[in-house]
Amino acid sequence: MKLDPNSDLELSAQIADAIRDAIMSGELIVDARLPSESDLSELFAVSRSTVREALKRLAAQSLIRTQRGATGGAFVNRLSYEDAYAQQVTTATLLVSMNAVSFETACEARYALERAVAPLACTRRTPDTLATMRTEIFRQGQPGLTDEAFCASDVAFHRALVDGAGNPVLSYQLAGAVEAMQPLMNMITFTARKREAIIALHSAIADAVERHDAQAALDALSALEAETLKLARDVFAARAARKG
Amino acid sequence: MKLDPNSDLELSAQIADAIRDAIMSGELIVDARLPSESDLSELFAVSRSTVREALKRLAAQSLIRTQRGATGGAFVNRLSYEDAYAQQVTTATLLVSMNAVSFETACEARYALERAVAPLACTRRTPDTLATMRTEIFRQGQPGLTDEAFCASDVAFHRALVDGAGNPVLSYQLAGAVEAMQPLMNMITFTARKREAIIALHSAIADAVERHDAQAALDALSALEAETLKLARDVFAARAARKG
DNA sequence: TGGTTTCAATTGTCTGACATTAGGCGGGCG
DNA sequence: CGCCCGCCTAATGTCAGACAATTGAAACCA
Repeated sequence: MKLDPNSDLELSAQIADAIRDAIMSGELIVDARLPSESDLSELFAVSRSTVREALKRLAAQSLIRTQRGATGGAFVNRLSYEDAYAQQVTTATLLVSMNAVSFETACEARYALERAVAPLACTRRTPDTLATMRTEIFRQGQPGLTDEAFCASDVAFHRALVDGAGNPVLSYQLAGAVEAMQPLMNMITFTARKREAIIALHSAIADAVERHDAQAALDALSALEAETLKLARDVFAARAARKG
Repeated sequence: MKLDPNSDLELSAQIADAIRDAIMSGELIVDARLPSESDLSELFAVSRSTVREALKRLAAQSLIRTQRGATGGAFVNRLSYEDAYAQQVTTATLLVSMNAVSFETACEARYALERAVAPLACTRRTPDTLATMRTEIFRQGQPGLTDEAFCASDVAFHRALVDGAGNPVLSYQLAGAVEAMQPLMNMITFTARKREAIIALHSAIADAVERHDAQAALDALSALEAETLKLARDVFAARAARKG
């Protein structure tokens, strides 16, 4: 692991890259202990501060964890689904909010992905999956629920559907798509009538999943996508009218 | 923005979280300049090193960029698709390699997601999409191609399909699924006969996309998934036999 | 006016110190 | 003998101060 003196990257970035490469290539395996900060600073011929900045970069990506004390140090972290999930949500949310992604584009992506997992969920759903879906549907029907709580329950419902597919890689991938939509959805006001329509479609999805009916699930999802789009367009149109 | 003195998190992590929250809540908008490191160290009542470690954490997630010089500083970065794409690939690759995700699981996820975008690609594909697909198919048929180059071309082919859907959010989401498979695919030896079968299916996909035939594209993708799975199983079985 | 120099602000890096933590070791004591 | 307590040590966490490098802007001069 050597540094390129011609690179215009900061030293801490170069060191982080070098260690990241070592991890991704398998040279450093999970739970392996990195040399101490002092050793690394000698190894790369830089100061300890620079090494520390490099390690913080890696820690921010959950690639390493650090532990204090005599037997402590920096260890290669096993990237958990939870960690990946959290990063995915952060990244997707910012990507959508900072790049003026249209509601249509985000919505299309989300439902396309959900339709991808629906058939699997219909095959593999557990009683637990169904119970969660039913619970969230019930919650969505409670009177006095705020729009934000309604959206949160909506996300929970869809997460249950995704997790029902029983494929952790898919769950991780879909996390971003589903959760990144939440800020956009939160801009919408859900009247009682609109909620009813959504709840009916949620029920249709739950029913389809329960009886292993993939086609019905796909149809209900497509209907929900159309409903969501219509809803958003109405809200945005009304807002534009009020402004103009 | 205040720190919680009761938290057991490191100060640099707390500061990074505080700034990240400010960015995600919209309090700090794109291209906004953060206070200088000295100002931040006063603001949070910590040393400059600690502030720097916090900023490096954010830089590692592409949330900020820094610039030296008189008018320099740390600026909120617009998260580009490229940045998000790169992070996504890193995370997905590590997730798969570190968690002993089976070939079956990864394969299932990848093809489920690809089937989600295929109908959109059939609708929106451009001449460019088709040209890239055909080019990669041609490349895959070249004699003397190494297994690695064959895999790389395979990835390029599938990326073209995904990008053909014309939805950048979907492209970003699928990046991880497609690219994370590459290390797994690289473990496979592709004989001439196996390559022929794959190339034929790629051609079937390209043809279907060209004539806007979503169903044919879905069928070809499913066939490709089955072929890939069979291929992997044969290789792993052969390896197990050689060992045992 | 236009080019050049100087300046000042800011990040990047280094050094050395001390604080904090936590496991290991050994000794004292029941 | 076994358990508990305190010391030691190695490591990370934090701090303070210094200097180097960079870069835009202001001041200056021809």
